[in-house]
Amino acid sequence: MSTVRLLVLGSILRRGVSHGYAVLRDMTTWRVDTWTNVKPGSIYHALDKLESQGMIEAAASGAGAKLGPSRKEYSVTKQGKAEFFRLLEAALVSPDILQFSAGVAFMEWLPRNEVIALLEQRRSVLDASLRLLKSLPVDERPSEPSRHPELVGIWIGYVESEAASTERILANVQAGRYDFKSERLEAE
Amino acid sequence: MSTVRLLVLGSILRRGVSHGYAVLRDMTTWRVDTWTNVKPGSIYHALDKLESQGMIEAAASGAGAKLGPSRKEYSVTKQGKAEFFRLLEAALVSPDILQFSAGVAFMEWLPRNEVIALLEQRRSVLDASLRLLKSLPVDERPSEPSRHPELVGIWIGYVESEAASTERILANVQAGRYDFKSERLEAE
DNA sequence: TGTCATCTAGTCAAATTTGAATAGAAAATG
DNA sequence: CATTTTCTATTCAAATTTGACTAGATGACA
Repeated sequence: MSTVRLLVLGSILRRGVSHGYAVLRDMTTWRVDTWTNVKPGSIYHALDKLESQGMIEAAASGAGAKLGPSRKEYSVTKQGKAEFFRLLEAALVSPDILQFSAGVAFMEWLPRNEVIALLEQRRSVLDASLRLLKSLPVDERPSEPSRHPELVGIWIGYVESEAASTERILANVQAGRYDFKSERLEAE
Repeated sequence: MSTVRLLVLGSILRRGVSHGYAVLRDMTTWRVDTWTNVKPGSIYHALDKLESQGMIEAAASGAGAKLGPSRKEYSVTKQGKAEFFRLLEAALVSPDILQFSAGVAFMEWLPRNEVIALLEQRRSVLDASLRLLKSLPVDERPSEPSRHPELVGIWIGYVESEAASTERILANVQAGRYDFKSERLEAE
């Protein structure tokens, strides 16, 4: 759920004012559907919930030239922006690839230094998890699934791959790559 | 959901006759909770559903020495066993690491040859997905998340790691490792 | 022998996700 | 210009998951 919330808040933030269908379109054009499953229902549910929590609010309906059925436009409140950053920070530390992906999608909204710190933290979470997995006893002829070498191997492979991705991104961010919001010279 | 169904059916099958709490214990001792989230509610829900679909049935209650509150014992029906194999085959081909893990946990229930064929199929599914990911255009300064090199990189890393796991397991299974049910000389 | 902790077993409301359906407006077609 | 298709936008019931709670036995120990 927190992944959907992050994506929805991020999508609205980028556009300033937005509505459910536009969020849905973003998810499709961003190919988020490759890695997460964001069906219409989830998005509209997230919007309702975020609104009821005061994270977003119905936008001053001035409304830009619409062409179709009527829509509900929202903008992110101060509270919602805080929630966005909370979720973003959590995502960048999460060992879960889905959550992490959503975090990476919006990492440029945070200051570069903070991203570096979060990625280092993720790396150490993954390292700990790797140590645990490698300490697990396995049997060639396992009496239970938990001792199956291939099952443990799958998860070691996954965690190692996540660790490598984290390392790679960390290096690129440290090398000054990417266009972080806080470093951008706004024209105007 | 199909992951939970597969795990529940597999757990009951191994024990012959079983009940919700025992399934829950299996999930814990198998450390399935490391990779899936199988809360009590999901298991009992799956049991109810499986029963209503005729996949499992309340076992002849003769009931082995119980020591605690009363329980509902189930055994897997012929239909349920067919469902188990259907889910198992699907799991071994699935690119999803959670589903696949559940499949590997029970792969010895299938004949070795079939497992080999399924793993080869998974490998080709992953290869196709890798080709697609590698063909995606990326931008150093991406206008949208879908063109973010790191986002694409994360998923390439994941799929490559899954492909490597599949390859490794395939090699070991082909090399004659593991104790497949159909090759077992039953004593008796 | 009472009561406190722990293990066994399961239930339930609330939250969330899924999948399919609904419906208005514009564009295409004959 | 009537009709069908397509695009915009959302709704809703049903399925599933979550998280917290209920409750019966057994054992420990004072």
